[in-house]
Amino acid sequence: MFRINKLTDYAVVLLVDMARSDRVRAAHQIAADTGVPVPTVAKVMKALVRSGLVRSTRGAAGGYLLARPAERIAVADMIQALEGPIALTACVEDADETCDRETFCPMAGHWNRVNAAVRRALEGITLADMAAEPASPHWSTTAPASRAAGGGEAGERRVSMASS
Amino acid sequence: MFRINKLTDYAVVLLVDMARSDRVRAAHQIAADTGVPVPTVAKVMKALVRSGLVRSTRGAAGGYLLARPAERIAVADMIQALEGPIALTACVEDADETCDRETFCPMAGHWNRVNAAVRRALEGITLADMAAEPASPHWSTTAPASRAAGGGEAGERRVSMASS
DNA sequence: TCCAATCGGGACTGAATTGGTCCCCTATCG
DNA sequence: CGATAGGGGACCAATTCAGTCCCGATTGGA
Ligand code: SF4
Ligand code: SF4
Repeated sequence: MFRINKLTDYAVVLLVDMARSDRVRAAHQIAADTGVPVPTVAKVMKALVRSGLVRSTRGAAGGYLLARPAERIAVADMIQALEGPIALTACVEDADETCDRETFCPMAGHWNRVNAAVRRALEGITLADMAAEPASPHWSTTAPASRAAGGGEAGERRVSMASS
Repeated sequence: MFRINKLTDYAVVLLVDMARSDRVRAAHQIAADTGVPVPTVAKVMKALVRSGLVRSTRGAAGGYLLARPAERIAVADMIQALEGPIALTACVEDADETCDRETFCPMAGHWNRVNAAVRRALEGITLADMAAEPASPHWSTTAPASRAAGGGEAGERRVSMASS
């Protein structure tokens, strides 16, 4: 059903929680704070640390903290942290697998384009956006009629240009 | 790894093949023509017919044919045909499941936004685009640096505005 | 100097999903 | 009427996923 992994989902939940209160907190604390079971939090955090989205401190009084401001963490980053490179199919450029059909498949590299479009969409939304308090209950799913409106909206875009 | 179903992949392959030669062809013929195993083709076609992307003719000399011009079939349609509504998470508006955490989840409806962005990207590419002969090998996957470039590109857009 | 608190890496298992195959019924053409 | 197609759905093997657990490494503080 074109679903992201549940673990990835949790990752985002945790990240959002971290973005809202940037204090160093231990895994079990974050767990208690979000309702996500402890072992799962631990597992997710490991992945997040490994991919550099979260900074960890070991030893007593240790814990986790976002590695960079929420505005600079895109949804794409979170997904990639948990699921590896975004690759809709095996024949897409940066997939680490290959399809045996790849040589004579009638659609050559056309998936790359789709893949790129999706990734771009995912790069346009940041953790900051996800962590924002409701406010405008505006993002209905049912096409906002803006489709093909020629407008400048590009798969969402926002503060993300807070360059380094 | 944020992968679409293999069956969905096949669906697109078959659709592309159909788009290129719009003759009524039987499943086994399409199979032979694309290299996809017959039973799989059959299965995929059923789904495509059920969701109205493909028209079928039964009886001898029967077969399949695109239900509408390739320009009016978006990648999103193909995915939805095989995998049901596009719903990145269970809490997204048009998911047919629900997450028990949904009530007190810190991120309320924020996934809707991501979901919408992805869907929009997927709606902006049509079967015609996928079926096009190579020509411009231009859609590299490695981020086009355009991120936050304020440009007008919106997850691809094209002929798709051929309204209903 | 130790102890207790934390993270890090990875193995392991049960459950769920997916991919692929098959069978039988219905429809249509010649 | 018979051969050729599709339609619906059951079915099973294989893979993937989610969730848990364990043990070693690190560090602050008693
Ligand atoms: S090469 Fe063809 S069959 Fe293989 S993953 Fe790409 S599109 Fe799918
Ligand atoms: S409600 Fe929260 S936990 Fe449930 S699917 Fe949505 S984001 Fe994930």
